[in-house]
Amino acid sequence: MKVTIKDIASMAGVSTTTVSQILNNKGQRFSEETRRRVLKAVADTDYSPDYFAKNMVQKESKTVGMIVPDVTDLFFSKVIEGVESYLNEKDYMILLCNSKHSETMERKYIKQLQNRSVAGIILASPNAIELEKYMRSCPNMLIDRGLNTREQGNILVDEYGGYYDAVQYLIDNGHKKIGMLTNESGYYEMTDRYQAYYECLLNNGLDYDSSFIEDGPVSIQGGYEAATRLLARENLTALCCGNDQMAIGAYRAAFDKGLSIPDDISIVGFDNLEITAFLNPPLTTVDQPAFEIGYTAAKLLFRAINFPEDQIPNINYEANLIVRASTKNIDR
Amino acid sequence: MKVTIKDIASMAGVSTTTVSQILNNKGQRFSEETRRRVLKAVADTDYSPDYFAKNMVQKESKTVGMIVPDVTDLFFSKVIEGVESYLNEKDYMILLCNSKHSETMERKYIKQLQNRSVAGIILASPNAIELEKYMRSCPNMLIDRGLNTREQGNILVDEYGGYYDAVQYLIDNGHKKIGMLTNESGYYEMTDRYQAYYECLLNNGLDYDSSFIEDGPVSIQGGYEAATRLLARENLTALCCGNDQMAIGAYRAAFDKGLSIPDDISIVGFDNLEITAFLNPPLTTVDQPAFEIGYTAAKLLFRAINFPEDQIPNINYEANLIVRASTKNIDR
DNA sequence: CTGAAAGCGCTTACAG
DNA sequence: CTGAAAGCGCTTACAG
Repeated sequence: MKVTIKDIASMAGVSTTTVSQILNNKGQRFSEETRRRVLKAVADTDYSPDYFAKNMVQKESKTVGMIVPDVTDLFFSKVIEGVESYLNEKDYMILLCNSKHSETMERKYIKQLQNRSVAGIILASPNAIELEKYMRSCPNMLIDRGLNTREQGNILVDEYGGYYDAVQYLIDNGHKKIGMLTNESGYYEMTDRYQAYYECLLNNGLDYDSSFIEDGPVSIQGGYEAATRLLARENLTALCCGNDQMAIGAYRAAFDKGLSIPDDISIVGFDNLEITAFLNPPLTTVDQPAFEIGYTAAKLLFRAINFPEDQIPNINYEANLIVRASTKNIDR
Repeated sequence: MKVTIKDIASMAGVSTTTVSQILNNKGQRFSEETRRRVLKAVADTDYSPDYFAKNMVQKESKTVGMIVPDVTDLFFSKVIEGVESYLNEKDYMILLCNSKHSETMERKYIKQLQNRSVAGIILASPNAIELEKYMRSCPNMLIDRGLNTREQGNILVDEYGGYYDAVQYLIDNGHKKIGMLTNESGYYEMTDRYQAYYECLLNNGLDYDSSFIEDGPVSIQGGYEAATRLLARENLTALCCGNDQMAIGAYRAAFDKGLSIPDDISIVGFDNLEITAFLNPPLTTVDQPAFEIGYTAAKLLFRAINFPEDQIPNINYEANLIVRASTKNIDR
């Protein structure tokens, strides 16, 4: 049988009120003697207050929900690590939901999480959800998407700027036939990156050719397939990948076709996953501070929960081009 | 103000008992009319029973805790995906804990999870925790470790067999100077793999040389550093890595040293992460069904929770050698 | 077919 | 310095 506050009270010969007050460091000062007796009973029985009972009266679940499109995505797992890292310190726990990119599942999860009275929700979503409608009054934080920009509490990464720099870098290095791997279903990060690609070409007086674009799922396999199709069709000197995972797939596609990187083709990614520095050749990519993003989202959410009247700041991160060995100057 | 069962009751002009029974499909049959009125009130207010109140009386949290050494580890994130995938169907949610390989944190999490009355715990741990002591009566499942074998409910992967096959494969292909990257702190999976390496060498009449072994953290960076040290010291024809991540680091170490894979050195990993098929060259490794493991752990835990009297079976998975292009025959 | 009442394990005014 | 009692929002015998 689970030990309850009543057991402790009777063991210590006091009322439950006293036990509760002592355990929560509340109320008036108790005699050293009773405090000692209560603490001893607690220690002897390894008692801790029932979570549900406590919450029913206090309504402080110390739990946040986190919804990601894909737990196995290296970018998101890093974000999760950041969130967990901050929240753990605060004795919060996180209820993890894997939406598999599905908006239907996201809605289901949001509802389920709210049912469970989570203190807040962190949502990383590729979809343009009408949050106002689903989140009700639950404090929430949106990660890594400019889709549903709000008054405050936006965490934004300058993906446009970072990706633009990458494309400009290729152009500066003599590339003119530059392809891109992106995602048809409007995977949220891709929009800015695509824009950057498009505008950078135009600003440099290069033609934009839609046949230089290929769509695919945002994954290694997706990148592999998209790149395979694209490389079979076009003769490119450089390929911009929607993210690092797609770039990893593109590496394989290039090798399969007998192309050497960067001698025959330059490749750039986006995210700067740890692994990219170890690839052969190391990948030129754009750094996005995944851990930081998660950590900050958690921090701001915590603030929104505990200081509801506070204004939550907007956070902007830069995305910096990291030049490695997968790109080369072909000007000669 | 949150809407409660009382509100629904008065809106529908019935008692809370009636509302509760109807919502839970319990009790005697109610008149179509009252059922309709109740359901309408529920729909109108978007009411759902308070999670904490409900749990306090029913004690069915529908929540399991999951503790992993590292969320960003590709193997574990795949396991998490499997767990989530099964449990989601059952309307369970998972409280995710990232222990960072620390036993202290694991203990803290186990305690915290139990405080929250989770229905069960799935623990993937590199440490030999005295579970009996910490898990109390909470149903639990241990993942991917033969460390704390119990009467039942063990999920075991034949790592020894799979790794043995890998080493044998190298030997069959003429390799005699075979190194290994492992983990000093006794990372749990490593023990079996190390044993397999050791015994396979001996069984084939090869000398075991402790200077062919190098330790390091089980990560890309760790593999890189360990391999760098090892390759600087020894002249090997093949290198067995504790897992795929270390192998990825070892690739880089080999390239840095100007070695070509597999011409100058053969490399094998363990796990068969999706990415390994895309590496350059594709990695020869041993397949471990990460998603399956998670899915099965969740399934068995669910069973242990809901049918406590059931005997939970032991599950054994094979680990199969996947030969790709990072290894080569040097017999000629 | 439906309701009044007890109880789950806490915390929190309030009183002394 | 300490306790009796109400209340959080449900569910569940029990009674009718």
